[in-house]
Amino acid sequence: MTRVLVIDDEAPILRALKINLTARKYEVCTAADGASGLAAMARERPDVLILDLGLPDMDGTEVIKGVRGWTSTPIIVLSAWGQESQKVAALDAGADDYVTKPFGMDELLARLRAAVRRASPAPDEPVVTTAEFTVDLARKRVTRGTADVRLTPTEWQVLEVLVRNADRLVTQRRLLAEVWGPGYHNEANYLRVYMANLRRKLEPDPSVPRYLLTEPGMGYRFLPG
Amino acid sequence: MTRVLVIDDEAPILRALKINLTARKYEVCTAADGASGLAAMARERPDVLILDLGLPDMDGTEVIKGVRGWTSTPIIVLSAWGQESQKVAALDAGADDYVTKPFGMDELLARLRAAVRRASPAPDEPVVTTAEFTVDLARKRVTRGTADVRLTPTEWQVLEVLVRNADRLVTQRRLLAEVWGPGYHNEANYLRVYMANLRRKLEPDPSVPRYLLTEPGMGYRFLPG
DNA sequence: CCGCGGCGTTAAGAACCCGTCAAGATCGGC
DNA sequence: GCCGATCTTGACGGGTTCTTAACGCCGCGG
Repeated sequence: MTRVLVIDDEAPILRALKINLTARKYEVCTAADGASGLAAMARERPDVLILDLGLPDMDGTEVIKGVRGWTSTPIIVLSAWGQESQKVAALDAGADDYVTKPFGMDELLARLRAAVRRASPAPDEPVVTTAEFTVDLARKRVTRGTADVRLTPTEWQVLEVLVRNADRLVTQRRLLAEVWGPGYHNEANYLRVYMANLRRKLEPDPSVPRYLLTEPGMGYRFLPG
Repeated sequence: MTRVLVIDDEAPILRALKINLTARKYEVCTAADGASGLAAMARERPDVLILDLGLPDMDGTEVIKGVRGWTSTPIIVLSAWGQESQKVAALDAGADDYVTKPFGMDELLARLRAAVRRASPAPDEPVVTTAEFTVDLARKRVTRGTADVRLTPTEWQVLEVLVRNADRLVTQRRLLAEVWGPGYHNEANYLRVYMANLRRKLEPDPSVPRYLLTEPGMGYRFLPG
């Protein structure tokens, strides 16, 4: 089920969106200003963000930049009929689409579908194999030899980020942001624990990692083959 | 350079777009109807498609479906003020964005940038090679001959600044500011230590630098090739 | 000939990072 | 409401990295 976060300070619009989206089988959560919106973004991890630019506490482009600082989740901007320059600024700040009020609900839903469609499908190579184990991104399964390996949700998230960036170095900052959310930049502790768990479950010799490497001071790297 | 294909049957709009896009350093090609548009799409392989729905020979959604059959190139649809249902149909057929005429050129350009940005999530970072070693900025990796070279975080940061400014002189002031932060302008000591480390790890003869050169009194310079 | 400033080299202690373990705290299913 | 699984948090030892200072070399100008 697709999860949508709506940030808007006008109660009627908020309510209308919530009703319509829920009826269309979206999971909706809401926030009424920029600050709590950014917090909700980190907490809820929606698949799409619908953002009204006319917020009481922050400039809309600031919210966009705040979100774009750590995730590429699609952003659809709503705004009152108005300045062309605002559109340009929002889009260049990293928004994906821009809808002018008043808007038709059908149009918004169509743009929402388009945004989700663009964001989700990356069925390039859902299966990554090493000599020791196999990771199936689509099925969220890890196989080692003949048997399945049981991973906890957090273990899986960490592994997924590393595998999707195979061969590249992933900084601790980025790992923490993608798995736990921004604001956990200092909890490098978590990474040590979960890397240890993953190595125990996946490495032939956990004390001498061959696939899940540490780059001291920088981050971690998954090495296939 | 980004390549754009515009499919539109109204000569004035076609001309206006061509002039504006060319001025913005896009490479533009055009087609005046659906059939030749699809042909141009296959022949020219543009990075973005701008498609007017009011074509004489085909329904717009048919063109979209024709394109979507074999490529996920971003599609921005133009259309006369009109039916909401047309928007929905176009977006659901696979269009990425929808702009209603009359539109502001600035807005269209911003939406164009947004579409291109989304489509190319891999801003390829260069790989710099010398006869002795290879620096891969994206993977944060240095290879010498067949083996990887292990760099500490600070060593990597210094090398990265130099490589990103290959062939150019980088002042000590700037190196210190970018790696250690401003306020370290006087700690030229650090540079000597880390340049020595890098040379020991990368140069064939560390005492006679060939790639990491000192410009006495000024700074350092990385010389590829 | 000598002093001086910039540079390269080296070494040692301090600071930091990582892997490991284990004890709460929390969550979710029954 | 109970119980197991999972997540958070703190502490420790061993290793690495950073910082800092001292020393020697070289070219230059006095």
